[in-house]
Amino acid sequence: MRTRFAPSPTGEPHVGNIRTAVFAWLFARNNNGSFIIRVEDTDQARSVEGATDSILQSLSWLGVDWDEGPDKGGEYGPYIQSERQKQGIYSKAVETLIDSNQAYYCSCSTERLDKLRKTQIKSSKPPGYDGHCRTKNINQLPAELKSQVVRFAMPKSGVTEVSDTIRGTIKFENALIDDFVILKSDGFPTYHLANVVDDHAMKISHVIRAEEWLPSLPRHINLYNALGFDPPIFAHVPIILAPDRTKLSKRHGATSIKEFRSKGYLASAMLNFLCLLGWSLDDKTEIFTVKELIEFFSIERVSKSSAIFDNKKLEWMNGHYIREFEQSKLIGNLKKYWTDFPVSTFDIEPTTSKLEAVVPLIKDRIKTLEEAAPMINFLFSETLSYDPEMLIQKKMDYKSTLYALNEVLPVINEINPFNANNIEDNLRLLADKLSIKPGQLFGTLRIAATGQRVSPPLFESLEIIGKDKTVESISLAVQKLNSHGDIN
RNA sequence: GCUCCCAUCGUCUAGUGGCCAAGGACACCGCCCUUUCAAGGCGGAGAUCACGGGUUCGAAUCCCGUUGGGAGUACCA
Repeated sequence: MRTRFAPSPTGEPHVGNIRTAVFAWLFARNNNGSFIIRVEDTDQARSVEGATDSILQSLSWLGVDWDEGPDKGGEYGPYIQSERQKQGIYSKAVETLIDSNQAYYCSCSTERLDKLRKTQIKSSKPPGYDGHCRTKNINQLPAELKSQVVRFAMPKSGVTEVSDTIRGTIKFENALIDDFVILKSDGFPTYHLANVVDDHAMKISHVIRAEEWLPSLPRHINLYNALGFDPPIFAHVPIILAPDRTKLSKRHGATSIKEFRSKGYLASAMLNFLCLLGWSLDDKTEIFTVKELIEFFSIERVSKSSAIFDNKKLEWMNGHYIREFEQSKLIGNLKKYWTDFPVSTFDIEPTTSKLEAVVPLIKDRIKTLEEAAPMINFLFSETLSYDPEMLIQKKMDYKSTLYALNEVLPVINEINPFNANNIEDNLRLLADKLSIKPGQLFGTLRIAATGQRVSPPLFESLEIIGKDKTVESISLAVQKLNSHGDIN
């Protein structure tokens, strides 16, 4: 059992493509088969430098591994079509087809083709090549017009019947399919030819690809037949839609794996979420480890209909994974994330010991790795910047706030040991003494110590900040408030 | 236009003729917990299973049609 992922290196891999790759990979792993990566770069103009690396990186990041591919070779290499083209793999197939009258040279100009298409559309006929060169003897053509492109001679009648693992039997009327190009004038094969030749050469047993290929399936089947190959088993998985119900694309915001990674999504959550888009095990399970995905995945349980990419659910799932993470693993992930995507506001290196103290306070509060830094900025930034006005809580004023702050200072100084419990006890006592609500006092202190309205739990945070630094920032708050008061 | 695919709460889905006056999850709303924000707990609202015909004792599940959506229609993949 051998499956493949055949991306074309045209840019950052898109979640839809990756999801298809993941399905093919899971299917192979579930069946103890091989997963192969083949780069389809037969469109010279659209090939982008470095795109193959991005695709491979995104896959590895997710935990997808492959047995044969452009970077590691294999028995059926090379795994890049432009290299296979140089070896004459495709032209050999073309020759076979021409020799058996199942393909022919076509010298029609783009102008003629355009004109043809226009008149067909105008007379509401399906656009397609009219077979103009099909019956021409190539030797009668002027030399300079020879060998422009090669077209496949589709059977003119009959029905091509194929069975798709997900969709069942599908029938196509041959007469409705035109003689498509298999070899371009630059000598490169088109996708149609290349994928058939290579899937056969690489002994791919199951072709798992996106639904958008379904309409060209009869072309491929006829190509297999013409070449005398046994076609593989096909499974066309549904495509992923954006919230506007059209094919997910760049204009819908983040769509590449790399973008999600930069936004602080976890590989495990991403993989889990992607699998649930179009596949399910039962009526309740939705959190899966990689091992479980491999164990439980089956192509028959892939749904037929396309799914909308729900960012909210991804967020929830990512948060779930963060909450379930082992402490050390979360810290490791955060550090790696900050190395890959540095935090500009950090000017103190987050040490493991500091992180071990603070991570338990934030793990229930973040949905992505990206959200961690702003939340604990007060620990790793030299200066807190906030509007002094924020120190003044509801039903408090400048004077009472200043008074409270000044009263806090000696209390804090007295707390020994300086731990969360002691801090809480003493501060509650103080609030009582000052006849203000605990929440009012805590709110002011929260701003003074963290510079944020929303922060991890106050007392635990103060403990981590330490007595000295706490006193320092409260004094600073007093100063800020004083100068602020002067202005008013 | 033509060809093909698809159709269950807003979203992802369970469901393969009786266990479904349709179950779970996200999102949403309320309550509890509470130093902020989360997390968590409890509860709620939300789907005449796109519509119309059949078949059947019985249909979300099978058949036909309609409508809607999507994809394809290139010397792109």
